[in-house]
Amino acid sequence: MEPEHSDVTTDVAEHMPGACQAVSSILSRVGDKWTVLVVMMLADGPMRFNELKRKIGGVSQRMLTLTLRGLERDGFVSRTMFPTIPPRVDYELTPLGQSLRVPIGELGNWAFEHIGVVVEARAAFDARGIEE
Amino acid sequence: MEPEHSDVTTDVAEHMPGACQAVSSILSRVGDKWTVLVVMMLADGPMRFNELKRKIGGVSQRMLTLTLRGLERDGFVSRTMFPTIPPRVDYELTPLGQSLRVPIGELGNWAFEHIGVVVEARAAFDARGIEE
DNA sequence: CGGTATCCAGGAAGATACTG
DNA sequence: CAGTATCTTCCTGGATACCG
Repeated sequence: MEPEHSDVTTDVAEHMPGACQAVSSILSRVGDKWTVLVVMMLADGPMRFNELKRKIGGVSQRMLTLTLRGLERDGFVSRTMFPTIPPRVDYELTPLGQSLRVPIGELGNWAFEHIGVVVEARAAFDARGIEE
Repeated sequence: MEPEHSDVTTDVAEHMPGACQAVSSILSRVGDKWTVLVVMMLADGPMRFNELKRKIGGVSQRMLTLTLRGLERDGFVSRTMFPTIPPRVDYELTPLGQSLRVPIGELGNWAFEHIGVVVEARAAFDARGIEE
């Protein structure tokens, strides 16, 4: 921990005009339904489309395509086509995608560690709502 | 790489049956449009509804209410009513909310540091799409 | 196999108006 | 001031069917 970036707090809270939107656009990509799952799946190496689809489970072809396109557009994932028959397409994390794994991994771990408390809080909140 | 994976990677990637959904629900809360902004705003201490609304800017009354309700439900934010006239309501981060600031701060910083590369990647991707 | 195209349902989100 | 209620629009995401 360098004293370089003082605290987590203020670095982002500062209202830079345009940057805020860009940061927000990255955040909402992470928050979407399948992105994190896909990134985690690709952590161990390249994977083919249907392989990815099977491993994730519950994702539609359309959504997986859209998710991968989004990740590719942002430079997190690279797409390699092999013009064989049948065709084969590999998806792989770029170095940028790899580096993204760190913060979302931390967030994932935080979520995992605090699920219990959150679920309890939700139940308590909902219970309060009923008897009023 | 130890065989003992203390690494960020696999901890979450493991498919625990129910936990995955709960983690995902937390992730999508973080990814929504206003949550992170609100949490960052409340970092420095309690704030009133309209104060929050002004500082954020561009958020509708309705969306701010919904966001705060969501955060309150999950136990990230506490809501304190003062039955004065005019009424006054303070929102404040709970200890749980405070602890959430760490991982989302890291994610925010990551995003902030990599905006440039991502924006470039998007432009390159979009440019590729035009001339084909 | 690895997509794209199309259609449709449901939720997210903004604008506006009203209330304690 | 701090909301709720309502209406409308937009976007997300699933199902299905078809193409190279």
